[in-house]
Amino acid sequence: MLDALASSDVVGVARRLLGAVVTSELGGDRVSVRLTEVEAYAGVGEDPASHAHRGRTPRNAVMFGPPGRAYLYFVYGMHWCLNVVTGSEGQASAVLLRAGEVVEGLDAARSRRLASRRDNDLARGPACLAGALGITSVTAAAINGSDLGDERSGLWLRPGVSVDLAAIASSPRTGVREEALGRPWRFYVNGDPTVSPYRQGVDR
DNA sequence: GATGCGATTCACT
DNA sequence: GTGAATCGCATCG
Repeated sequence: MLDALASSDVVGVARRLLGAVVTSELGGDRVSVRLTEVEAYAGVGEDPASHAHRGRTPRNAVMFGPPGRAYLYFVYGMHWCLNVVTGSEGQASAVLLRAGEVVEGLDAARSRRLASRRDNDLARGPACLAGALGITSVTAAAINGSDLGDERSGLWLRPGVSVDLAAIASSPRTGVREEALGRPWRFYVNGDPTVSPYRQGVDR
């Protein structure tokens, strides 16, 4: 699994990540999520929608490191998003984990999310996924850059039931504009109830 | 040093 | 369908 992350084909890696399982032991409770929705982001100069597009900064430094690491970032002043670094060191591509199905630790996931949420919504959306896994402003700093192949990190990734290629659908990525429309790099399990609703990017 | 905006979500209309 | 909440980063002066 983690060997596959070293591929320079970030789009192929993204597709293969569907069905993989992310497990967290942050905060003491174990929660696992089977991925149903991801997005691919390429590296420097290749992909205007990527955080790495403008080169290395302190924030995105993890993307430039070795594959298989967790890249966490904070958006909109309140949300965390979890990425898996892919490609060889220096390539700076990554896959954003957008949604999944909670397959272990339902009670812990429920307690971290609004009680009114339905189980299918517990990890539906990138910030929800991170929240269900116990990623907060407290835990994020420790997890950012950690090795997803090592259980001692408290957050790790393992192969799950692979998803049939025929069941994988694609669309443009969420929230990004014109440049990205030619790159339908959002991949999801067609018809799965845990996939987040698609929102198109808007011009401002 | 100041400013604008973003790979979002929830509550409300 | 739309707006509020909220903050770090990149950009510009």
